[in-house]
Amino acid sequence: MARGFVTAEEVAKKAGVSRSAVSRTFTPGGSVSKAVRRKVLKAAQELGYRVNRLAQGLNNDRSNLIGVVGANLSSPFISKQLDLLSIGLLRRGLQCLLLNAADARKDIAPLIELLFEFRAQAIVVLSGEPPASIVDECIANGVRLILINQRLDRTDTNMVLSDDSHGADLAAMRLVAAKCRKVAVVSSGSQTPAQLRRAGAFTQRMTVEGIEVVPWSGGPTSYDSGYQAGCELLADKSIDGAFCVTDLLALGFMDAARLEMGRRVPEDISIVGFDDIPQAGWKSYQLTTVAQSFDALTEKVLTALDSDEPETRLQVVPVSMVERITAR
Amino acid sequence: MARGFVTAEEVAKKAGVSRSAVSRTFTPGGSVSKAVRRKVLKAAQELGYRVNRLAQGLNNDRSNLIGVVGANLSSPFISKQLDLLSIGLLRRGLQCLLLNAADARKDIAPLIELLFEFRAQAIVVLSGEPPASIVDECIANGVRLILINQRLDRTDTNMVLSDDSHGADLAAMRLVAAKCRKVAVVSSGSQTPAQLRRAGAFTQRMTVEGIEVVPWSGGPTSYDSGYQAGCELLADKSIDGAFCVTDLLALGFMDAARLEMGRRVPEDISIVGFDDIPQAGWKSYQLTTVAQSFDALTEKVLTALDSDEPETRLQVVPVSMVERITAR
DNA sequence: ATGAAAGCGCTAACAG
DNA sequence: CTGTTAGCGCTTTCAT
Repeated sequence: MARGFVTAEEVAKKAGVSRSAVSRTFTPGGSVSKAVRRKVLKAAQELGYRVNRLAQGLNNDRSNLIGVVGANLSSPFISKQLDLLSIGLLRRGLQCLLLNAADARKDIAPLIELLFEFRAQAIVVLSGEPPASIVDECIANGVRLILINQRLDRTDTNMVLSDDSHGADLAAMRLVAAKCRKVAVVSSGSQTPAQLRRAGAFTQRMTVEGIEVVPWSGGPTSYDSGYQAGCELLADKSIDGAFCVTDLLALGFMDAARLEMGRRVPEDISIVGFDDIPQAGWKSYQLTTVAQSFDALTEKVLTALDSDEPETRLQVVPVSMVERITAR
Repeated sequence: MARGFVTAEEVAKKAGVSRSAVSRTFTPGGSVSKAVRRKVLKAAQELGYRVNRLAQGLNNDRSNLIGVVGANLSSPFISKQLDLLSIGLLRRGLQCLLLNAADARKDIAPLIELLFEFRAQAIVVLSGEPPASIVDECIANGVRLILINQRLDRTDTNMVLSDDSHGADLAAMRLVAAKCRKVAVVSSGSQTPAQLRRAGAFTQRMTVEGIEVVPWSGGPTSYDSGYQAGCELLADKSIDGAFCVTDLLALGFMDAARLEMGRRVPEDISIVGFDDIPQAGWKSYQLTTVAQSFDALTEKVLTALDSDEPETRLQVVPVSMVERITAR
């Protein structure tokens, strides 16, 4: 072998036992005598033996690999999610095979197919919507698929998502309480389902309340897009409230309002965001926002990994309003 | 088999060819006739066959897996790095096995050992310092080890790091140019080597320039630590400059200065950071900072993956001063 | 408790 | 070009 890893065979020889004795020593619950175990452990130690998980997995058809696909890994929201998820997986003895889709919309299907080839036991999709054919293939191959903040219209997939519409409702009510008359709702140009749900529910509620809403969307989901939205929207002096479907957008919007368009926040305009990313709490912003619970989201994903209850398919995680200072 | 993946054997039977014909069809450069190839492809398609990379790797002793270990994955700096790295790996046909060390200092060794078990071809360490014994084991097993922003005193490992001392020097010179008399240098309590180098080089330079420096360190590398540093340090009215070894610290420090301690930036105090994370460019901050080149860093890591040149072992990536508005 | 032997899914060397 | 054969490193019956 080119690469120099020691095999169980070599350990067996050195320890003067059979190859299966070695295997048993490293298998939890394998029946080996103290004496043999000790010899094996000693030899393994000296040789620097490491079990080959690939071979192990090949044998009992479980790779221990959990595929994670996502895009935009450096955004505060996704990276936080990934952080918690990868820690949680490791804690459960699972490994995280991370595939980064440069473009969420297009690249996701081939990545999932790649994960099949690695025999991932389960696949977690952080962002992007897998096509139906792929979902079918997951089912067919017994690979559990877990979608985050993505609602597909089928009952055979695991989905865990924040309660977007309720969150949007909270945001709406908050702006009503702030006595806004005309509010902007800003989302990015990449209309993800979650963003659509938020904007939709918000608009609907505001309409019921008889408050005029002016929609804006454009660019990627970023600070800059929010900034641009602010610059464009606030040319209209009568807008006195804004719901940004993402904190990142809200932060950009807020800076545009204060620093570019001469508005005071919240005196002249009330701003509410969604997500509660760390930056929303920074002293320069103190954004009032609808918080997703990262911990709860992650927890649900982790449990969805093994639980087989059908009623567990769709998990809606509650959101909550974080009152800071950007809404009157 | 419990899990329902189709094997090459089944495809072969269905296509009426030998099992190796199937293998060859899926091996780039395998010699198969058009006719056979077509039959195989058709059968594979209908059956939903996927090559088993685990078995493939077992055979030719290459897993295609690149281990990536890091901590603090949700910090802007690390997440950006991971984002670029994972994209780059994928583009090169490599997979990214991500292991998140909840605690950078303690957990890193076991994670690398785990990576051995998965026969990772190479290991990239985003944060944390692997113990010498582990490094030795990498060498022994022919696993390439690549350390980011970590300088070990050995010539048999790949290290790619930003030019911290030059960067610190730039920061120092900038504060000299701002005519500062007494400057703070703030770092986190987790004294990483990179932070140590920056603070050290800065202090040394300032000492040469005859400018008083007051060091501060504490807490994790976070916005909050920076904020706390600001609150504590700026009780001293005579401090008129600060070098924060990390942008995150700088942003917190800046907020403390302006919003808590009544200082104007840069009129009363000049602030310089290090890293150039996205938030440093946000309109509310516009932090003057020493930029690491994420792209260059990633590029070097990627090339270190295959290149075998010994002179490529230690790669120092240049940094540059990004002039914004927080230094006079 | 232990060893021998079969097999996981795949590739590669070897004949034909 | 194609099939047969022999492994890759491991786990797991099956005897002993």
